[in-house]
Amino acid sequence: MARPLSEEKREAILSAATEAVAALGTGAATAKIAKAAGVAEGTLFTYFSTKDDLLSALYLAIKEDLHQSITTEYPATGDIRERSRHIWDRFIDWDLGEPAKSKAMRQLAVSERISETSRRLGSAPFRDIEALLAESIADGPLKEQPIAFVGAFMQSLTDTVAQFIRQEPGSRSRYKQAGFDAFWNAITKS
Amino acid sequence: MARPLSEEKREAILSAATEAVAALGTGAATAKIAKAAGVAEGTLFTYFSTKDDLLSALYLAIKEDLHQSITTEYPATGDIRERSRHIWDRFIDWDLGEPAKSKAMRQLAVSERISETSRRLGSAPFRDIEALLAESIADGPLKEQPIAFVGAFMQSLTDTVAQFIRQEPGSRSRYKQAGFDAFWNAITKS
Amino acid sequence: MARPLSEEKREAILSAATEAVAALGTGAATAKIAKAAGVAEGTLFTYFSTKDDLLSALYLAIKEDLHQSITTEYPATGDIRERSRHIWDRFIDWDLGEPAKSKAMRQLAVSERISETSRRLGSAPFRDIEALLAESIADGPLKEQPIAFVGAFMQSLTDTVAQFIRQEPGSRSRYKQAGFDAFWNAITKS
Amino acid sequence: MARPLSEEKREAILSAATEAVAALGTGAATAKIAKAAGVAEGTLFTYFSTKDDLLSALYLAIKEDLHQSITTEYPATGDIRERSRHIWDRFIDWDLGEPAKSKAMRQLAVSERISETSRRLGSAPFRDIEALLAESIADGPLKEQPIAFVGAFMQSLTDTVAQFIRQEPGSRSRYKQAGFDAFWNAITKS
DNA sequence: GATGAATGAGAATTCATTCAT
DNA sequence: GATGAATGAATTCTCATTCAT
Repeated sequence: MARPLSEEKREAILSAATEAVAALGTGAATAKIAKAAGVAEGTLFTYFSTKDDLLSALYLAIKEDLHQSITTEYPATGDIRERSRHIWDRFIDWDLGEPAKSKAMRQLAVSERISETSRRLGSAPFRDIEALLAESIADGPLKEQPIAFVGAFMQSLTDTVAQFIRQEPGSRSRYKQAGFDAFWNAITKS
Repeated sequence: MARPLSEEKREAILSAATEAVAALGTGAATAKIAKAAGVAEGTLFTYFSTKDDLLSALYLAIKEDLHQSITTEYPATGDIRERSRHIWDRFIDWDLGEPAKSKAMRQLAVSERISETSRRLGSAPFRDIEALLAESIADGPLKEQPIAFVGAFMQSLTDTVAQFIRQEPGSRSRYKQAGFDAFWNAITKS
Repeated sequence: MARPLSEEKREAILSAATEAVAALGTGAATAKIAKAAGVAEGTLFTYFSTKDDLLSALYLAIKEDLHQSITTEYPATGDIRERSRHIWDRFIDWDLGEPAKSKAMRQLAVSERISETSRRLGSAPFRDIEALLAESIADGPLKEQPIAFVGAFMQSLTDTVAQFIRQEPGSRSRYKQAGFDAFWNAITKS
Repeated sequence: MARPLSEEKREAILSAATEAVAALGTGAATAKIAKAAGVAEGTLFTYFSTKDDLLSALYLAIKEDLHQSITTEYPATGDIRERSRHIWDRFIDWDLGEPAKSKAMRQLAVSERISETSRRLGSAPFRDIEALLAESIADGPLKEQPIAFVGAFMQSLTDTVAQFIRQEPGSRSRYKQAGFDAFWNAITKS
């Protein structure tokens, strides 16, 4: 191979795609993405053979980024509640700190262009978080449900919290705290 | 008047749009929608002057349908928990009973093509449900939060529950029950 | 016949068409014209069976209006130069006084949609003006040419004069005078 | 560069547009123009980003062609009258020799789609011809008028002459001669 | 590998005309 | 006769993808 694919370009494309999808939905033109990434229209297709490919790769990349962001600096010590709260905060902080990524993710999550396979791949890393939650629900109303259900509960709630904070940034810690208390009640109270 | 606009046609278009948007996202072609509705391509535009107009009208129509479906046969008697449970069930039943509508709504909810005005109009009818929830949170962790926040919590959770039921239809009542217990804990436990 | 065609409506349509063609060219939509005329879209077609029909009728109506405007108050007395100057001024005054009509006429004059027949019909009334000019050219360089040629000379020059006056309204009389002197030289000097 | 824009294609498009606009007016379909030019419908838009762009470019190209055709082989020697006659003849010969271009120009000249900027750009090259005319009018009735006015006089008259020659081709030199004599009278006689 | 011109199948909309009311 | 909804062909422009350079 004369010249290997450049990791830098691949990332520039994914980054441009994030912004474009966040702003325009999955209908964003590949030409626009390529231009924003500083590569030629055709180059995009040597990195991602179709647009669906690009969208799937973007989906996975964002999911990974979210997961990484959540598990980084994960407190090994502390009781379950504290560790859960850490995760809870991280979800919300990522959403607020990465508005383009979270907006793009919301678009991709409902897109018909992401294959079931990609969806499964994308949620795989989150098993560890579910493992944490599994400990907490032992006495709660969700104890008989799959842990993925509990994970989904958490995600949908952090999404909602982030949405309200975005509209009312001054109440960030109040929403985070109240939301977490409610969530913790939800899964632990009997 | 030569021929009045036909309410029937308008509804056929909205109905065809529901299916199309559910299946293909907001990128669904107006020509396809018109054809499915049994009208000429041009006719669609005598009922909705632009595609964005159609999508906004669709958004409102689905929101209204959901609201109506939820509040119909609302039990005047019964304690708050029972009445809340009624609403909870209705949300989920509508989602499962109207898969095209709920899928289309998920697309429209993240679309850049629905104006802020339409969004406000669409959520207005749900104030009555929030009023109900307001009573329940008096002693819970969300008591200091806007009731809209509680309403959003409920909606995101019923969404999640419906999603799991769709994958595992046999466990419908189990998911509904467990989900509601969790939700009720969330907002009422101190 | 139950109800005869209304002359009033016919004229409202022609008037609306004048404005529309002046502003948008012959591509102006019949629906827009009908609306501006205060009649229904379909009504336009009971007065003019096709759009081309309407445009031809408009062409003739404007030509007639111009002709009438020019020959009204025509001075029976006075020498040829004075009478020619009268015509000259009238051409220019009409152009400036009826900007929509003159603009529409310029569009129609180059349109492929006006039949040769209509063109002939439209220029027929101007034979009387040519008759006047015929007297003046006896000693000039155009004496061997068809009088229609001289008439065309005059029209193209008054058009040009009006155009410059429109850009520089303060110099109206200067342009009219200088233009006429040049025109008179053109056809009379040997 | 992958493949440079082809000057050949650009010109094929402009040439096809000339024919189409001459025959059908500015309403000529871009698809038809592209086909006649031997390129794909989309290709037209890589050369001219909108139809208005194409029409403006066409306007400028034709104006330039006319100017070039007029000034080529311009006689450096000879008195003013002879040199003016050269220009006069060239105007008419171009009009007759390039029927599509001149017809298209007549359409574009009255089109609402050509910006004021393009019009200014298009007439700029003709300043040199006006300079020539400036010398001739010193003793004539137009001596106090802007030279652009004299230039416009000349153009409107050559237009008219060409129109008559087109209907009566056998009298070409007669019309040219008589027309020029009249024009020369117009601007030089006192 | 990188580039961007070329492609043609759609896409949303417009519009002259028809015809049921 | 008047109305305006209905029609579908035609229009301009977009876009994912290919491929010559």
